[in-house]
Amino acid sequence: MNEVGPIAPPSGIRQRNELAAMRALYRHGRLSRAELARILGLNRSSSGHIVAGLTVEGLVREVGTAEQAPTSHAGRPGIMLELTPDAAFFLGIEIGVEHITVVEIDLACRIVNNRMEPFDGPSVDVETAVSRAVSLAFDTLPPSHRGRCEGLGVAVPAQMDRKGLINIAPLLGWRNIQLADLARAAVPAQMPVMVENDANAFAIGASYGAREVHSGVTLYLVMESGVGGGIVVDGTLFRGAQGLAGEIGHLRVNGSDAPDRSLESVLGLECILRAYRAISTQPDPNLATFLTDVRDRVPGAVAIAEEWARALAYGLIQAGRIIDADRVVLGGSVAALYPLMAARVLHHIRSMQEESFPLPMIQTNKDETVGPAFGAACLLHQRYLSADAARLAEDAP
Amino acid sequence: MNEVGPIAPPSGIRQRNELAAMRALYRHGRLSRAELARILGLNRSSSGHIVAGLTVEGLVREVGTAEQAPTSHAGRPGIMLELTPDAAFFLGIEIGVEHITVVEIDLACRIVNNRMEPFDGPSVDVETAVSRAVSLAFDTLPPSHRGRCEGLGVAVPAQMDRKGLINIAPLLGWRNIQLADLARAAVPAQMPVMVENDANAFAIGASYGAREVHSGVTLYLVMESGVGGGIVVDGTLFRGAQGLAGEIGHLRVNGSDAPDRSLESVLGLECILRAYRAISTQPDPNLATFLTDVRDRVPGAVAIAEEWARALAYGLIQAGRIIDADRVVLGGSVAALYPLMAARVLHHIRSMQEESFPLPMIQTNKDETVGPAFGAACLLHQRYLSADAARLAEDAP
DNA sequence: ACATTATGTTGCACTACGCAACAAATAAAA
DNA sequence: TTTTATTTGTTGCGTAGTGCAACATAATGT
Repeated sequence: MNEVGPIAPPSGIRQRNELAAMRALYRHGRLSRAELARILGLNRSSSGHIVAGLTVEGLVREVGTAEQAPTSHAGRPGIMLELTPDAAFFLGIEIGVEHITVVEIDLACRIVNNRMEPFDGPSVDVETAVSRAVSLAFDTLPPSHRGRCEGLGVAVPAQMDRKGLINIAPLLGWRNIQLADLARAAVPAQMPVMVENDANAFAIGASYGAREVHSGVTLYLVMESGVGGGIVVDGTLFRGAQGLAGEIGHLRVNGSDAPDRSLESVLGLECILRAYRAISTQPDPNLATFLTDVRDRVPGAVAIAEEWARALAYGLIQAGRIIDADRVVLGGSVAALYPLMAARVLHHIRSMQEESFPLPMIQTNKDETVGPAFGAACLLHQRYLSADAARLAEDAP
Repeated sequence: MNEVGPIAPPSGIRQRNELAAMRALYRHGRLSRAELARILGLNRSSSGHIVAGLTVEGLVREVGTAEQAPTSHAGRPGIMLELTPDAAFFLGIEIGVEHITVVEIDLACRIVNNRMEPFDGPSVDVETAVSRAVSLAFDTLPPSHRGRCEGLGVAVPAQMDRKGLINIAPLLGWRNIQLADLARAAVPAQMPVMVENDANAFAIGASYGAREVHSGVTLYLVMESGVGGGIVVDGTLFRGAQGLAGEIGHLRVNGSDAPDRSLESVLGLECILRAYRAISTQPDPNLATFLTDVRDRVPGAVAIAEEWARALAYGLIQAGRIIDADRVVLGGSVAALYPLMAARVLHHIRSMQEESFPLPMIQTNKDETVGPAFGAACLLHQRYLSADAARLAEDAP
């Protein structure tokens, strides 16, 4: 309700405007002071002051005017500005069932380091899992970046509230755990720590990390062995009460055969491969051979894919009725099946829909680097550039 | 993404702080200057200046210090402030299939006038429907309020984008209509006009109008002949791309009998009454007699109610998987059935849920005055007290 | 009656922004 | 080539809003 909130000290105004300037620079990449002023709705002189402040802080730098040719203006060319990439770094961790993944991004939101390590999630208790993950992350962080690490994000397959209290993490066997506090305690330095559901982290990574601010509702699906989902509204993650918003995989589907299965059990990699192994003549049936078989119209594979397309259509329709998304982005390895089956999925959607409900735009995620760990890091990047972070900074002293 | 945005002129700060003060006064009802300062995070002196400004504008007034006894402070008692109720008025219209309803609220968000008129929606074209509705609204508005009417909201059973462009309104037979512009043209004076889906309007009315700012996700259901739904997140309406978010009534349900029916056709008043009339021995079977029959455990009625409870549980589970609500509020006449069937609904939810997903809190809406028309008016009240309105005011001159 | 506590008000300092003017640098026109 | 037009970045000044500290005010508790 208090969307904006009051603005206390004049210095707070400057801080907010500096953050707004940095957000604009993040989104647009490179801007001159004048362009920045226009985007922010400020006077050129104010823009200049703000940039001056950010420059002495080392957060923004001028970039050689060499490459501003495309702007065919008819006046003095502006000095392009950009975020100084190595002014701040953010760590993202994914604690999965089989792996721990670490990603380090810089202020430009580019990946500068990443690492993956096998991990047997269910057999490890929380404390050691967190300490292993955090120490792996800070081992990956180069010593020269230590002092400029401005946040740590942890993505976990769990439901949790906004304060990082995990209610339950079925795949890891965790229950009622204050993961955020646990992680904070394991971190060597003082820095913001956030915890997020892995599917949500993926969603924010695919959205925020790609610098795209689709104003509307986007449903991100991650289809691996399980099926997760996240919702992004106008560039902001919509968590839901327990971080489970968009978890389309747990939708109930009373399909043709057994009643009351979860959608995940039909859409997931496991289900596809099980059915495919039963009918395949390939020596080593796997997802890749399945995809080629579908492409080659091998009847058994096509039938499996058809079932998959029907289930996906069903899930998208149900989700569409409730969150009214105008865009769907498919990720995960199984997403590669979609381009082959797009026509069938759309056909099923149309035949199941009652009336002229608008179809969401359906895309597949191209950038393979995005994942929950990257998204978790993005969450802290976003927070660093948001006014809430400033609020907390005020509370501290 | 640009959640806050830059703050341009110093005078803009004052405006924002004045709005924040008014929001606080709306939420808390009565506050002293010092309390206001604490809530807003401002200095007492600033609070005093802001209040002074609002007082000369007539938006805020001091209320006799008679009634501040409960605050057992040990110092000088504060002078209580409140929004001047008749400083501004807002009109809300619901264009339904059978009625046109008009509600007028004041700055305190209290209903000061309302009116209802029969209407045969499908037989009337849009232009005349809008002009009839708008003139009914401005007839209801007392002449002395004319100059202080600060907004008009229109609730319609339709899907529309954020700018008031209706894609389709099946029940009224409208298609591709710029309803917001149409309404703006019909309004005698210049004022903000908003259009919203009726279920969404109901939801914001039940949430915002009740001054409750449940921080979390609430799903509002309106169960009449049709079933609509709206989602409110942290006190703000979540529309979705086409204003259809929360439209649980259109969920597909392949129930025990016919496959692929919409949930609405099972949960709605029509379905209940049709089934009830077929088995009832009452002379005039209607919803009231049905409810008493259910209370008296008349087997046929209980069976119908049981089916209803199952369908409701199914819908809530499906919706819960996608928006992850922590609260559900049931409205509309059929909601009266819920208290009788609460245990069964919860039972079904538990039996259909796979694991320990947290159950949302389920309530029935008590305040009978809230409805789409009231909610539409609330939408403009909210807008009047929001920073966006100020933005637009800046754009105008 | 006195101390204590909290409120509302006032004068002063600080700071951020807008405005206008100016120098700089480029493109288009003469 | 020179001139004009256009856009950019900078600087000095005025405006305005907030914070701070001090003070008068009005209650409670001893």
